[in-house]
Amino acid sequence: MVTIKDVARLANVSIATVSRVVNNYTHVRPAVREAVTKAIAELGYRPNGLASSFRTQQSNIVGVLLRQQRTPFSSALAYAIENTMFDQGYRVLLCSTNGDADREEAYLNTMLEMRVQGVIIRPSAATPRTIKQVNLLREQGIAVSFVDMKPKIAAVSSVVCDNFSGGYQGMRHLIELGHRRIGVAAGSVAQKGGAADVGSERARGIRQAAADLATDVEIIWSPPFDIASFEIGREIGDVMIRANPDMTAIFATTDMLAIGVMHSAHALGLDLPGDLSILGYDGVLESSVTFPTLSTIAQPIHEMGQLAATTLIDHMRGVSKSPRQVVLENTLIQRASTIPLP
Amino acid sequence: MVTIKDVARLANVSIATVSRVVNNYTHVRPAVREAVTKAIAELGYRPNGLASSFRTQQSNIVGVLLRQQRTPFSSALAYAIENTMFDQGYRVLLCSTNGDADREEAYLNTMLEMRVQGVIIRPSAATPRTIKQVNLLREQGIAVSFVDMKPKIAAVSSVVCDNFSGGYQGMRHLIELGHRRIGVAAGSVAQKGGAADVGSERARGIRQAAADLATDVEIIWSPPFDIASFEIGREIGDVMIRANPDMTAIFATTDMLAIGVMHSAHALGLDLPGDLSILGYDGVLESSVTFPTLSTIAQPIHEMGQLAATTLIDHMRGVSKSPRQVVLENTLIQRASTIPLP
DNA sequence: CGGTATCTTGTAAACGTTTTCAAAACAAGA
DNA sequence: TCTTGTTTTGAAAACGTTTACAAGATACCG
Repeated sequence: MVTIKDVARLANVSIATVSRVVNNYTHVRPAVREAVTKAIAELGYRPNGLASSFRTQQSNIVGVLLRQQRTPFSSALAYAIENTMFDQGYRVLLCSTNGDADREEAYLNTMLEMRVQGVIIRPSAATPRTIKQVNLLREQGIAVSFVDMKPKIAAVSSVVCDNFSGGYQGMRHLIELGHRRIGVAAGSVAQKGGAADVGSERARGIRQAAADLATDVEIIWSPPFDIASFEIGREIGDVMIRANPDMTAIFATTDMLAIGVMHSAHALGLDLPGDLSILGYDGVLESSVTFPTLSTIAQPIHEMGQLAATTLIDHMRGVSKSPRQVVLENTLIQRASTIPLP
Repeated sequence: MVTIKDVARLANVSIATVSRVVNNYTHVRPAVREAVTKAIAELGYRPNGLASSFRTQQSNIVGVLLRQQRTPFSSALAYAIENTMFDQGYRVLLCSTNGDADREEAYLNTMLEMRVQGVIIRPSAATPRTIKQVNLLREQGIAVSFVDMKPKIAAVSSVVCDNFSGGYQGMRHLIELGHRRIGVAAGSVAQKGGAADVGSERARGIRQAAADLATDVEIIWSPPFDIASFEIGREIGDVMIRANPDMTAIFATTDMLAIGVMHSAHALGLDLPGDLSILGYDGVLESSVTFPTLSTIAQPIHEMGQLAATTLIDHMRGVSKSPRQVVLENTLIQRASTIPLP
């Protein structure tokens, strides 16, 4: 493998000069610069990134820690982050934890050891273990930024959507359409309404809208569940629809859930949206793909990723030291699955 | 930052011994090992990965170069690769080129400089430029493995699906159901039938099945297009259905295309699957999510990723030098969107 | 031409590991 | 106790860069 020494020898200069040319510093005579460039081309020299990373202790790598990778939300997020990072010269180490705490720990360890310059985390949950790991990262001077979850640790940046407002908007939409008996498919955590996490914020918005906007709204909560998948949506929908024949709308807190609910409604012979309006949440790809097309509360996923990336970059470059907590707005996308009550 | 020297000092041994403990080599007295371990814990020492990578010239990173990241296919693939790599101690650098040749080049450059140990590529196309880059990688001793495309370069490993057989199976399925006027939605490249790429292989299988299995099959080719997206599917479907009222089935060479076609059929007032059977290709998430649920030729995406990863690992470890070209079978998943002709 | 300021270049140290080599310590057999 | 062989340890070199520092070259002024 050809090193900087070989180039120096061929160009008849010192290795320091070659280094200066490679990193195009100032203070190199044009003639010399050209000679070095020529030698580089001739030898096919390529700087050893392992060596320069080592010397500068800068890896130019950022870790992106996601709990899942297969969901459209996660991959859209990863894509947005990677794109933004690429343009700024950073490369992305993909770390999907799969919800496995051991694996999360292993990845955080790797990141610590390979001296990543920053980490973007969308955590499984803000467990004490995660918090500890994150603090460890920050002690080592590694910039950290959360996405889609506002951590309890004060001094760390985050980008989240206003899930309260999203829930509120969705509920308002259904209420304005005249619906009064409204099913809500929300996970088990959400319903308890304790922690300030994504699901329970949405649920809180939903409750609030119902309280604010009409006196006669009845919310029918789904049975609790853990994973917001298509299959769960189908089960939930089946149970709720059977038990509540007078329910006229269902607000599902995830698009995949909503699609599942749609399937169950179809299976039970309901006409959509005539017999039942359905509203989703997320705005992922599948939304536009159902019959009828799915109304949904869309999250600006790309913007989330982009902002998380630029925030992290600012921290890494020392441009901005103080944490920045960004809250983005969700927007209602009205399609064909929600209609006014006759 | 605490280094190996600090540990050595505290434990009263040389740095060589600490290194031996850290990498748990043999020939260290239990008592010494324990003392060192204690010192490591006490100081919170964490080996500097940048330094050891530099010293050994082993990054333990593999690059995964994908043309797109947002599609379910790509993200499922990336997920499978990352999972398998993780278990073997390798970390994954995510590189989505977005179909941009400059970006592909920039990423390949990065990988070369940071001395990744291997690269898995699902290229935009086997352009001469890509080929050149790949050869450059291999000259530097970096293992390369293709996925979802069999490269023309002889001596490189690949994992692909038998797209010919997939096309054949799909067509056979429709013919066996009694369909004779069958629309085929395939991209522009596919229809030319020249190169041995994914799309044209499928088209070849489709032609062959029609020729083999019935004398009276008429294939109605879609207008050419470049991107197999939902929107394109809707356009294509609209055109084809209007122009061919007697067509009884459409075979779309992508699930997203198929979903688009379904939408256009709905919009034109057709009853699915009564008036038109629709068959997809890929077996990605969305397949089970449509109304009616989509029959499709499923690719073993997870297995593809897994095999690509293990193949690459074998090459990196020198277990197997000779390239391995794996061909996997697609399987028909029959759901509700394809029915027999009455 | 001497002096000063600026630009250009080279020398050499440093980064934190791994690894080679040889020395030290120990064990066992005589 | 002295060999001989084995196990354990440390000293020091090496990996390929970057960079601080100093020295050499050049330009400009009076």
